[in-house]
Amino acid sequence: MKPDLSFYTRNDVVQISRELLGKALCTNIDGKRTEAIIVETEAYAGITDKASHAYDGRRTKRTEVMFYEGGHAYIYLCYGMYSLFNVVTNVKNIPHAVLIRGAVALSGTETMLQRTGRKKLTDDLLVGPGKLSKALGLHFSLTGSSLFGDTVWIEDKGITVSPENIISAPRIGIDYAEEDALLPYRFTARQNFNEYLPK
DNA sequence: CGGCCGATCCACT
DNA sequence: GTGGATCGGCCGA
Repeated sequence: MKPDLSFYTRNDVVQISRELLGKALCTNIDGKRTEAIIVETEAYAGITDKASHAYDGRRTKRTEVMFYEGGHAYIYLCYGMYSLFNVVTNVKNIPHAVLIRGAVALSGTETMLQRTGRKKLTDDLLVGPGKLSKALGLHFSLTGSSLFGDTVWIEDKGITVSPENIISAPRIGIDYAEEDALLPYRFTARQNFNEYLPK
């Protein structure tokens, strides 16, 4: 089942980042259904976070989506070729977001392989935000989509990741963020999810 | 306008 | 470990 709106509108983006581990990111794009279990996330804590696109209240056509109410998709183009997918959190006008950095394939594996041009499923197929979006069909033109629609959404499959199985570390690729580059806002689930995966 | 650069990835050394 | 690909968005003039 999908988490309800109150899951996304909470004030604690770090806590939401941790709770997204083990949840399923699902898409229905170009007539293809895919599902993946989220295993790595990063929190971006709004206007006081130097690593965030919304730092210091920067509000542009691109970042406007971050100011939407929690429960929307913020997807932007990075390095001219990669779409990076984020879950918008907090209430309207508080631009918090969680970058989804890694997942493992749960269903629609053939579609993911086709989209990425790979021949065989490997553990790293969905590890890395650019690869993940490509495999799931998440193009940046889908930015602003509601996670309560039928294109992209989060599902709780009853998979739990306990706190002792969550590793926290500094975020990746944000050296420009000065002191905020050191914040431990990256979360990785270290358990394996084989028992939930198709055989 | 023009120039710079990025919440990345992969091939190559 | 390193550098090139590739282009929309952002900022300064």
